[in-house]
Amino acid sequence: MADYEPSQIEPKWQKFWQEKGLNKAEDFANKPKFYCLDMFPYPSGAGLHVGHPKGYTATDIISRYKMMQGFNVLHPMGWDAFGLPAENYAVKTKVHPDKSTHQNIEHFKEQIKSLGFSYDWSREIDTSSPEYYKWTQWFFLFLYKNGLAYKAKAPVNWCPKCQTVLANEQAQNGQCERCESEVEQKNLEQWFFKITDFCEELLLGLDKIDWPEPTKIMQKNWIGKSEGYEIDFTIKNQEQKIEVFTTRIDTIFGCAYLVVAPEHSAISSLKLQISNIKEVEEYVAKAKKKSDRDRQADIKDKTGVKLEGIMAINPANNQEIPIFAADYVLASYGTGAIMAVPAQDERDYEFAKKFNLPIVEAANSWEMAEKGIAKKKINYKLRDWLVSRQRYWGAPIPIIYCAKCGQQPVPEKDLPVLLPTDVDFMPTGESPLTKSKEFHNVRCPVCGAKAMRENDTMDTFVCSSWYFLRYTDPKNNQEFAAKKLMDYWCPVDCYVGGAEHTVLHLLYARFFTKALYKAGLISFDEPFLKLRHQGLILAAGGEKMSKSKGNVINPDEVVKQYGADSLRVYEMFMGPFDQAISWDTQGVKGVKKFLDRIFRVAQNIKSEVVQESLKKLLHKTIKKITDDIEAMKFNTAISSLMILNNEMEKEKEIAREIMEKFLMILSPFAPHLAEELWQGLDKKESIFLEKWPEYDINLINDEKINLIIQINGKARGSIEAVRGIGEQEAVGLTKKDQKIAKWLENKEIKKIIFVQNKLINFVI
RNA sequence: GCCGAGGUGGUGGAAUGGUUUACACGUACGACUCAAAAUCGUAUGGUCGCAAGGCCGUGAGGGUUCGAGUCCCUCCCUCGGCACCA
Repeated sequence: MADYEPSQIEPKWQKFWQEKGLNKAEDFANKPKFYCLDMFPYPSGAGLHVGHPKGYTATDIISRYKMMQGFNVLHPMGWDAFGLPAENYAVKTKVHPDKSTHQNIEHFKEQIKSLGFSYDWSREIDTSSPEYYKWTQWFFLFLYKNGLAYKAKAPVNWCPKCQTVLANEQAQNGQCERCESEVEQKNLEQWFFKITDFCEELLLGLDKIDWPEPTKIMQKNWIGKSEGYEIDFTIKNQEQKIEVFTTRIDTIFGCAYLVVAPEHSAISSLKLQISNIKEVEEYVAKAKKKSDRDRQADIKDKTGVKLEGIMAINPANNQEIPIFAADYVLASYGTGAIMAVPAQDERDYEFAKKFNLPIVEAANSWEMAEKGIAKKKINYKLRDWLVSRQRYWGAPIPIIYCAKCGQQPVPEKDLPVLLPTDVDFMPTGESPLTKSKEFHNVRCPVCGAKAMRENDTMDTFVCSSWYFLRYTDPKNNQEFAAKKLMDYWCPVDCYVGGAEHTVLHLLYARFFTKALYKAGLISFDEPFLKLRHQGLILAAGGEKMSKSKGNVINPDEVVKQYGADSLRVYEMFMGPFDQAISWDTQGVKGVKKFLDRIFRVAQNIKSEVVQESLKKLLHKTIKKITDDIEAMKFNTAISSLMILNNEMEKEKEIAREIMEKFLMILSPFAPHLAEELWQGLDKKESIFLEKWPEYDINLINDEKINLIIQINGKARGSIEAVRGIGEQEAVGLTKKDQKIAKWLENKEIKKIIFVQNKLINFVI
């Protein structure tokens, strides 16, 4: 038999599986369903990165394993195809994003297919196709009609380089998520989705899903629930009041002054009463000009200005206290005003020190709350999701503006609102759609007068907030997906993807699901029951792979040199799945060597001899692999396959029944090699149609055990004994052992600890 | 600053409170070869010792326990996230 040549065998079996329709998910099949999903990729021009196959291999192992266990598996793949890079590329090269995106998709698909993943390609989706974004637009209308999409003028994050607004989640640290430019604040009229309506549901749902705990905590923190009180402070000799929010109403006796945000309405409404209004307005103007980043730059150095001429009255003790405007108080949170308690709050303390304000120590008292001065209030940090983008390559927002009838949704029958092609992509701060003539050739759906379309497109995260639903019914042109099919396949049983989407995609998709559930369109309220993150694959030195550093590993090269199975097994063997680990090409070589050895061992099959010891090890390995796949501990699963193979190598002949089962448990990891060797055993059908082997519990417990002997808790040796040996017997055996006996000589045994089948410890 | 994860050989890592270092990489030596590659075999935590064997070893220091990488406390370091949210 020839040597193991991955390049010879891999395409052959990929074709075979494809032709047999092995990966097709069957709607309503009479089997339990299992929906196993990857976060679909953005088809970038750079092609597949070695990080992509890490997650994809994990879901492939699980999918193939579940298939063999008799599940009806849905394992789809598609493209998160809208987005800025394609548009930026178009600006640079004049290649239309539609063209470059589809070239990229073809390239990605070819690369993914070369790795032998069991995707059901008949369900492939592309978010940039009108058949798909028609329904993205439908979702916009759905939210709009349910009062969950609204247009409002608000301070928003503006990226000067991308020339578009960004959601809060995309402007963390005051930087654009895409290009890392410093974002600016602009007051603009934009479309928002009312995710804040679901704060409570989004928090509560976390308790019933199997997600990594840190991911849940991050979502929790991002939603940022805090329970407190709102209290009115009256202004001396004025009608007007200033309402503050506090979580520590008990400290109200220590309140030394009030602080309002520079944007607070009291500043203009009390304009006439503020004697230093000029100075105040100067401060406000300066603060407004500052970017968020500048405001945060020196947290310790608080700035502010006193509002002279007015005093507030502390309702707890009727004390008159001064009022300040300072930018350490945020207009966007709570009431935009706080009661400052320098004795208790670090920020108030710093401000008080700088402005020489009294630091009043006061006994804390919760009584105030009951006195009715304050009313209970819950605040959240979560802001509504800003979805407008002043860019071209996205789904147009389906809204029409009529001079007479105002803002009108596009009627559902007129969807999709197609992206026009007669545009200049050069970003100018306005949506490129503004410049299209054909796009604006529209009439008001209400009165029929000439009207204008909305020029902005939607954030691409809108497209990815519902894609997992579309896979259940990808060709439907009547609705985004049939309820029956969504309810059959969903929720997703196992979802794998990077941790970087914790407060973006993963939060948005949960929001969509909850909105649909509330409207009765689906029967589940969490989209992803079980979620796991793959750890990054770093470059050899432990730093991130990047084009500029020239340390990027191209998966095509690895497949070419070592084969897809080697790449797959290596990426699973590197270490714990969720951990970031450096790439090591030596490790790939080692895995290839392992597969070579399997290939050679498989040549020694003889059907008669069944070595009992090998059979026992096989059954232990079946148990280990089964448990490890369930727990996604792929690295230890592979090591146990190596151990078994090492043992098989020592035998001249391997029983056919042992080899067959070995190939079955190998098959999810190295599907091509397993299928090749399986077919070498004169099989007609694919190995993946076999039933996943079960282990014999009687074979996994050895009759002989190794009893560890300890003296004072220190291991001093071991003896072989029969399973279930009693303490008396074990002590007897131990004392006969020369090596141990010398430790016990002339010593008084104070105590014996005996752990059955494990150890015996003499305390002397 | 706050939240989270982690610190085990030369390297990636393994380890229900029970022989620390499975499995793999690397290295050394040996076999095969004219030679190299590939392959196979042996060794491989540190230290003392000719050896038998001893002692020390999971970031540091304490504690609980017959026994701690694992549990508890204090601290140090690395990585990820958030960051004036009252």
